[in-house]
Amino acid sequence: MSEIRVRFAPSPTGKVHIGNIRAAIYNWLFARHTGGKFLLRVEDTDLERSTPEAIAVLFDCMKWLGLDWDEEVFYQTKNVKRHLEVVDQLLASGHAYKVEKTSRDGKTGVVTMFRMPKEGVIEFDDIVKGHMAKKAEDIQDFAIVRSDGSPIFHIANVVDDIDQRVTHIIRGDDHVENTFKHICIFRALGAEVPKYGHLSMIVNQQGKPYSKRDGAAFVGEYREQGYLPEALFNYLLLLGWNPGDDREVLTREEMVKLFELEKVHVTAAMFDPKKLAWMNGEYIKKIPAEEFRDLLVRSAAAEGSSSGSLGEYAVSPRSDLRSAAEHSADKTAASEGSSSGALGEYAVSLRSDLRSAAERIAWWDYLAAQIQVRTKFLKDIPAAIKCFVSDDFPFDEKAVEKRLKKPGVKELLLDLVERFSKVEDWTAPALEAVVKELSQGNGMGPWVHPIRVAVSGRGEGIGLFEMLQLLGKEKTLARLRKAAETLCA
RNA sequence: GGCCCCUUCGUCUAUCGGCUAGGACAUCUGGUUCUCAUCCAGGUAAGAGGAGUUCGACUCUCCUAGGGGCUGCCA
Repeated sequence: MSEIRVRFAPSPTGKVHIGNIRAAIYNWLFARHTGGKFLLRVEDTDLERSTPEAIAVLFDCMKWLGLDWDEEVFYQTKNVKRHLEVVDQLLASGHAYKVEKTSRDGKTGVVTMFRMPKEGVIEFDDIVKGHMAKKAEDIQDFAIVRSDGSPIFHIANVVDDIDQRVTHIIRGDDHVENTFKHICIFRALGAEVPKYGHLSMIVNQQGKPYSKRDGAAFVGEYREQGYLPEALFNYLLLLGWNPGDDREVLTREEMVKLFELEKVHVTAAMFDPKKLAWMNGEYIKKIPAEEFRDLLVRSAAAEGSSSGSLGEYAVSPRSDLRSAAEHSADKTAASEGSSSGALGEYAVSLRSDLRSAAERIAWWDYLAAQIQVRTKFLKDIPAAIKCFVSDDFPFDEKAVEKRLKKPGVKELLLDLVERFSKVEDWTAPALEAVVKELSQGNGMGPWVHPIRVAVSGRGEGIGLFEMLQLLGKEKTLARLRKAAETLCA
């Protein structure tokens, strides 16, 4: 029994489509589940588009999602000589012939055609779609070498699969028709025909293949928008497969253990950004507390620097995870490394009164705990923590209009400054007690909303009293005063 | 046009002839609450249509309709 070998064979274009990466995910899972090999073949024959940069983007996306491959990367361009040798073989055996043709754009030249059998039925058992059959007469001869002498996809693909000893070809649905042709090439060459599994497409609301016109269609975009690779991976996996019970959020180990190609669905699946967003929130909640805290610290540091910060930490600290197993190893390494230099010793720019490292870390932990449950996307973090790390935070105009530009608010804020300045024990419960007393059980809204906007610039965010505690007495009083004087009507 | 494939709530899906058709997302209602979230409780919502096989069909067969793919010197 020979080992299972599958491959992911994208042509690098500079962007990796989600449908394409889902094929990679299924291949990877199939290999890991069966203990086989997952190979990467770069079909870089389009010299115009297959630049080193485009290839780097491909590797990047795969690394980001933890799709590690076995053996060396196979570059299709390096195998052109072999492709042509095989074509000669086919020519000699009568399975191919040369003919003068005129292409669509009017160029005339001699191309090499593969000669299809003229009778019989070509059939195969697709692992996901079941038995497939097609009459040979329904398929026309097709070109395998261009008039400029370069091999065409069909022959290159088959020869590479033979050379890489691929046993299972798991690829997109759009290749089913090609499969009938490719099987004929394998046979003409006397090679063993691999097993096939064709994956349905990811479609938009109209049922058409999901494209960039329908939203974010490329892996890089999800990365930039602050999605966690685990969430994208998990969501894409669920789009056409499920473990057979009600579990949806799965660990990488569970996926590897439970994945079965036979259970992958035949029908096209509609991409639902809302469910992906939900899943991302689930994964964000699952980030270990210290890790999330360090994410905030890093984000704050990036905000401080002049460079565009988002891209920097959108590459989340977990981005270099390769497999679930390595993940935990990476995590400890990351937190050990990060607690020193990179995180600026957890400085809290607004709270110079926090002297010890322990105090500062506790401050960040408290903030992180409040932020974490409210975060759906990593990219929302900078705005959420801005008012805690800088005095230069933006004021939301609508919130200011609604909460501060009302008669009486100025007096209300100044009165609060009075009262808060008497508070010795600057903690959330103590502060809440002050406002509770003012409201006399009639709801704290009239006080809470103006305070929130005054100290944070926004109408939403973490609990108000927790917010004040984090800001500290000095900052809170200063901001309330400033808002009363400059922003109120 | 020809060939191939598909069809359960709005969406992703469970069901391998017994179904009061289950779950998740979304949505709605209520609770918690200082906002936004989280969390908790509950609701609305599905088997494309038609024949057949069967005691019984969402599950099997056929037809129709609808959808998708392919039909290149693209991959």
